[in-house]
Amino acid sequence: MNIDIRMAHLFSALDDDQVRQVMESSHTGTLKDGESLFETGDEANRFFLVIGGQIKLFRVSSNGDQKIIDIIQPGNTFAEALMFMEHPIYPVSAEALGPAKVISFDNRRFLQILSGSIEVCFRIMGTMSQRLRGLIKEIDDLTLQSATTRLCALLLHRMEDVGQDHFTLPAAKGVLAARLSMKPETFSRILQNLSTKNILKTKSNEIEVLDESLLRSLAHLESIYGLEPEKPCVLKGQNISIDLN
Amino acid sequence: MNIDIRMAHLFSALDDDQVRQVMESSHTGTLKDGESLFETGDEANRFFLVIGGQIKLFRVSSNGDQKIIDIIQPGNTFAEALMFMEHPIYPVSAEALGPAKVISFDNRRFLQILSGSIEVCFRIMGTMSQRLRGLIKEIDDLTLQSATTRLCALLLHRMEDVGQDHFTLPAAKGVLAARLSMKPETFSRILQNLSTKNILKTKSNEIEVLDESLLRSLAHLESIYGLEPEKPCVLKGQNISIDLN
DNA sequence: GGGATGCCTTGATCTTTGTCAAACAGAAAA
DNA sequence: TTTTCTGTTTGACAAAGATCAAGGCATCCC
Repeated sequence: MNIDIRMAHLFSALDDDQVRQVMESSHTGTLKDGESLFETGDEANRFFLVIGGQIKLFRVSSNGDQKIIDIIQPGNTFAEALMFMEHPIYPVSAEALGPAKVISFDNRRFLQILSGSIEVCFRIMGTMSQRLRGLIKEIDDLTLQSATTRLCALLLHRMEDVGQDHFTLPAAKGVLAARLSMKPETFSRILQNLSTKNILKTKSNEIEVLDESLLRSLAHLESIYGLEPEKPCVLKGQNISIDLN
Repeated sequence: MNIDIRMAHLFSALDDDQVRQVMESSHTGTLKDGESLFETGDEANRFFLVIGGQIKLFRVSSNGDQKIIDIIQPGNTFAEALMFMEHPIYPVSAEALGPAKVISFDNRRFLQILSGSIEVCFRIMGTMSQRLRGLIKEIDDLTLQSATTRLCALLLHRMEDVGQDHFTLPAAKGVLAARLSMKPETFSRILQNLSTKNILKTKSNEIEVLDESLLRSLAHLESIYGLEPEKPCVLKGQNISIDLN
């Protein structure tokens, strides 16, 4: 297997020699569906690059609920930010969502390389900066937006990624529900509700968006990014009463 | 006014000459209560160090609610992570909570210094890493914990900071409520509830904790950090039924 | 002192989401 | 084909918080 880790943003500034050094400390692993990579509270001496499948990062509450913090896609690294802490401890658990393949790297080794390359440092800082922004957005969603809003926003993003109004959900419904911090039942009901309102059609994991602009207004994406003047939102929650006049 | 910015973790690795350079691009400002520093969506060319008072970072939802993301205390920097983005835009709004004093710094100038000092880079990465961890913890709290749990956790932290079971709330109740993502009414009711249960006494903004261990179990701090085996939590929500046998 | 003003509290009620339990569907195994 | 399994849907219900409206209690200012 010959993978160029420079496909990952984090490593993209490394020269051949540095790549060799990093790879020396690396370890490639294959994970079965549901197999655990590490758990919340484990000592964090390594960070990871996903090269196949998906890895889910999550936390578990005292009553057993799990909240998915992120789903890492191939080509992306995770847990690299911990490298800079004195006593690095994973703040989340990680396990494979379906079969997956990851490479892990030794923190100490990578720090050595880092200390020799400002460019790589900047690269990392950029990555971390983006992650920070993403988390703030997430907090925003969780506190300021309703379940319906969050689901609509996810559908719109998916739609834009695919570039079509007809697409497949990027994961099982239950998984998406956990990602959006809601119960599968709620997820299901919202979809059904949107269906009833003729905003979309659903057939198992296939979604067809019928009314994009309505969907968009339910997701009020404008205000999330603060690009539009805040406007009072008439449509709210699940009890959408839409007037098509 | 002669402030050594090295009190801030971010700057602590700078030598005299670097401090001088940074200060050249700096600008000190005084803010009145409620005065705005920047708003969500503004172009982010500068970052800040609080040297007096408090700065609140928040986002506003489409229906006017505001969620406080963080309250920055003197000696701390904020918005420095944006420096590494191509098109830096503040993801939150910032305004003074009471009269406050801040120093702002030019991103570009600081990046220049950064590019000459690996040590400062590492310092920044450490700061960002901690912030990431804090945000993950926050998401955890918001999705996996109840309002009561969050409030109890805040009280305990405050108590540990002060080192006494008798202390003053670190801000107005309404502000704390927004910080914890709940309505002032809910905040009030929870406090009253804890009072009724003889867990604490409250007199305006003074809190006296009567039963720390009970408070701690309501906050279930153990499970948040994953240090303890997960145990089913019997006490939940606001309707606390405690058996003192 | 006496308003006014700005929090904070309290009560009644409503909404959103979660819970529990059962039915259902589709895919894989037998 | 039937069985089994897992994930999804549906319905009735409960609970945590939000909302609305009113009252209380400070402080500031004239």
